[in-house]
Amino acid sequence: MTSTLRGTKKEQKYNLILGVSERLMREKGLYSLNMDEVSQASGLAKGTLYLYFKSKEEIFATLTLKARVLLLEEFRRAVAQVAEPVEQLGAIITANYTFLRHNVLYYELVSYYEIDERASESPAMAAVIGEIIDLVVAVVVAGQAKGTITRDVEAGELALTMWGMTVGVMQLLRVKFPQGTLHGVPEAAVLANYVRIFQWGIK
Amino acid sequence: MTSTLRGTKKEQKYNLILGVSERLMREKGLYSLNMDEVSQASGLAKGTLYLYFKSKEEIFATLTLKARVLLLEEFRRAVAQVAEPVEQLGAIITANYTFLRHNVLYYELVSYYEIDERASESPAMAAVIGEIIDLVVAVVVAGQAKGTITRDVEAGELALTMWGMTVGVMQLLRVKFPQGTLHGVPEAAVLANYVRIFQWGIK
Amino acid sequence: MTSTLRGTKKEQKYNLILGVSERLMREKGLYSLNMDEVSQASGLAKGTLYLYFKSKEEIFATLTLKARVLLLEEFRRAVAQVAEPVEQLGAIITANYTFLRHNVLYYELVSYYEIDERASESPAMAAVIGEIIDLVVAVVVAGQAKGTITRDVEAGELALTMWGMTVGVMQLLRVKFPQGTLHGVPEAAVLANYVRIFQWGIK
Amino acid sequence: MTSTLRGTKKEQKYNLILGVSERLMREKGLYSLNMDEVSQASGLAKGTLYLYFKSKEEIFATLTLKARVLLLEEFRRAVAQVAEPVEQLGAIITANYTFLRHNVLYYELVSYYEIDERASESPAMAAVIGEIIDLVVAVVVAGQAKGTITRDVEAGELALTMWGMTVGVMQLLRVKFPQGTLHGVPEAAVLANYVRIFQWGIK
DNA sequence: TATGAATGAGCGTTCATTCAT
DNA sequence: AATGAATGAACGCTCATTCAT
Repeated sequence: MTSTLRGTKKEQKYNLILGVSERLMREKGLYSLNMDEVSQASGLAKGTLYLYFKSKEEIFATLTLKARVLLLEEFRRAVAQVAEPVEQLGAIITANYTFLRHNVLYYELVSYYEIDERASESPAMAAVIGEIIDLVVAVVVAGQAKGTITRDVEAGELALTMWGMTVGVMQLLRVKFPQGTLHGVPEAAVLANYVRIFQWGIK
Repeated sequence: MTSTLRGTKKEQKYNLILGVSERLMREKGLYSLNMDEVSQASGLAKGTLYLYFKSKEEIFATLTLKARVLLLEEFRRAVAQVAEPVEQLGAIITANYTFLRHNVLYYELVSYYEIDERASESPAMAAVIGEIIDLVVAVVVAGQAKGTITRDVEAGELALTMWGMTVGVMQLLRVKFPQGTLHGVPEAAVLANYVRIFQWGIK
Repeated sequence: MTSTLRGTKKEQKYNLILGVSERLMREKGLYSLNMDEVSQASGLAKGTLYLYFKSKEEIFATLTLKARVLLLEEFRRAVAQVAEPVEQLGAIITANYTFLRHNVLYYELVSYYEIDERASESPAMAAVIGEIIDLVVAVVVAGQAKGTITRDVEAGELALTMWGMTVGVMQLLRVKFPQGTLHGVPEAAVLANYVRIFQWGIK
Repeated sequence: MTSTLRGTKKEQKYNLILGVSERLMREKGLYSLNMDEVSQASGLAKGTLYLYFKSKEEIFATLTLKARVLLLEEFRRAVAQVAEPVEQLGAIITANYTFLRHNVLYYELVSYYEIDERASESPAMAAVIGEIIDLVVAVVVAGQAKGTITRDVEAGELALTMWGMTVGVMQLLRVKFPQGTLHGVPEAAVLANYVRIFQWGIK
């Protein structure tokens, strides 16, 4: 949403399209979003959609950017809530999980761009991931300074590795624990295990 | 492949379809496989394909099963090569990485079913994952018996968690490190970090 | 039309599509042909059209090839009807005109590929023009041998030049003489002038 | 451009639209001109374009008129440069060719209206062709008076025929000689042949 | 005079699956 | 068992023109 849109009718329509797209994705799945339905559900002509988004892909990207920003905010909040770096990283993971469970669609969108090598990210989208990595790096550096996180691992590499591990675990929970358990294992146990292993592993 | 197929002409055709599909996927990407090309490249009529696979999805599933079986075998081999349970788990992760880099398509197929909750797995496919989990569980149990792996974590839960983490890291390497580095970080560093964190984390 | 089609049901449908396309082009103009109408008018599903022609362009090309072949045949017939080379060239021009007036659509198609540098010709299409040029070259060579056509001009170049001149005059007649006259000048006069100038010019 | 526009701001915008359209056509081809781009490139609102031109077609027509006027001027200049009527006609053909090679777009526009019977010409556009014809007629009449051009052909008919022939040859050169040669025949040869045949033919 | 948001019919093409033979 | 012709809904996107402001 560019600044020229703010507070205008244009902004309302821009948000309408985004909102309708989100709802349709939630109802019928990420991949079955189609412009005809967005047009119909929003009451806007098909051509009008293209005045606000230059392609269907751009709707995806915009929503994903929004999701990533929300996720970053959650991470910032999580970091602010505890003092100890190792705990902060744990809080980030927990925040990630909470986000996943409260915003399934948003997390699917985040995942989508982590998974599909064909989907190219915009600079803005990459920037948010950059900020997330920076946030984690700062926490890790602080922990290393305090001596509670091992200095054997370079902070940037650790942040990247953590991102991969975390996305993987979240995905497992999302896809394989649709009702919250798998083979009798509750998802909370998997999450707790992951946090524990990670926190011990970086000491 | 059912037992009635073994050694017959039917089996040959079944394998032909699979082989051709694999080749086409490799050449043009997972998602652009289409039945027309399979028909043409195999020399079989389009209708014939449906005598052997009831849908395109079933070809995907069959190939994925094959990929999972190969992955399981690699894991078995990895476990056999070292004695210490903690090292065995590290070997499994490394084997996973090697498999990814040597069998891009197979790993994409494995990932595909880890990602898309719509793609329902057959019992056979689930069984292989079960065997993988069982293998890891056995290693973990052995480690816990020897005291080299913490008893704080239940073995089954740990195996599942490890699966999630590992798939996540592999995905990161596959999607974001197309040329082997990201922001100057070599993928080997990420892999090594992951192994290190994991091994320390489960002590 | 490939030989595998001959006499089969496939051939009938192939010709049906061609026939319907021709009719629609005649009724609504060359440029407004669209696949929806072809589908509807032929009673075939849209997908079926693409079993016979891989694109709309291919329908154009096929019809144009047919038109060119017919034109070539007319030229052959024209050449056969008179003995003297200079007269034969005149007969070709006249045949061209008759063809234009009897097969407006076909001539439009021929023109289409003479005009639009974007429309790429198939080898088959180019071959027919090659044969037309060859035919004219043979006549010119014969005339030069007999001394009734000047030897100042190379036969191949003359054939090409004649093609350009003739197409231009036909176009003028087609586009600017819709009712057969322009500013009181009857098209027959223009045609006769052209023939006269051309025949005198090559002496 | 009506007289009420002259020297006003209106005139400036009118010319701006024309200039931008021309540039875009040159850059992206005649047929891909679209009003969105004209609006954007000119800095004028889309609706504004329609205050100056009642349709896209009118922009085409106006530019074509301009092209025809330029062509007429070239013809006048060509006629002025030599004295002998037969040479003057040759000079017109050569000027036509030079114009084609120096003003590809303008010549494409001229051709466009010679080709498409749907594109209806305005009186003004027809008038310029009329002047061109008149110019040629005057030359022919002069030649007939001097006895260097045959009196067998009526001057008006000859002018019209010449127009058709010339446009045809130019088209051939434009479309089929993109690099200046075809099958080893240089375009200069075709042009020279044409001039020669025409000049001999009218004697 | 000028704006620019909105329209919506229109288009060529794809492809998994079916079913009569 | 094998064929392969046929289906037809689905899709993302374009663009000249209009009209309320």
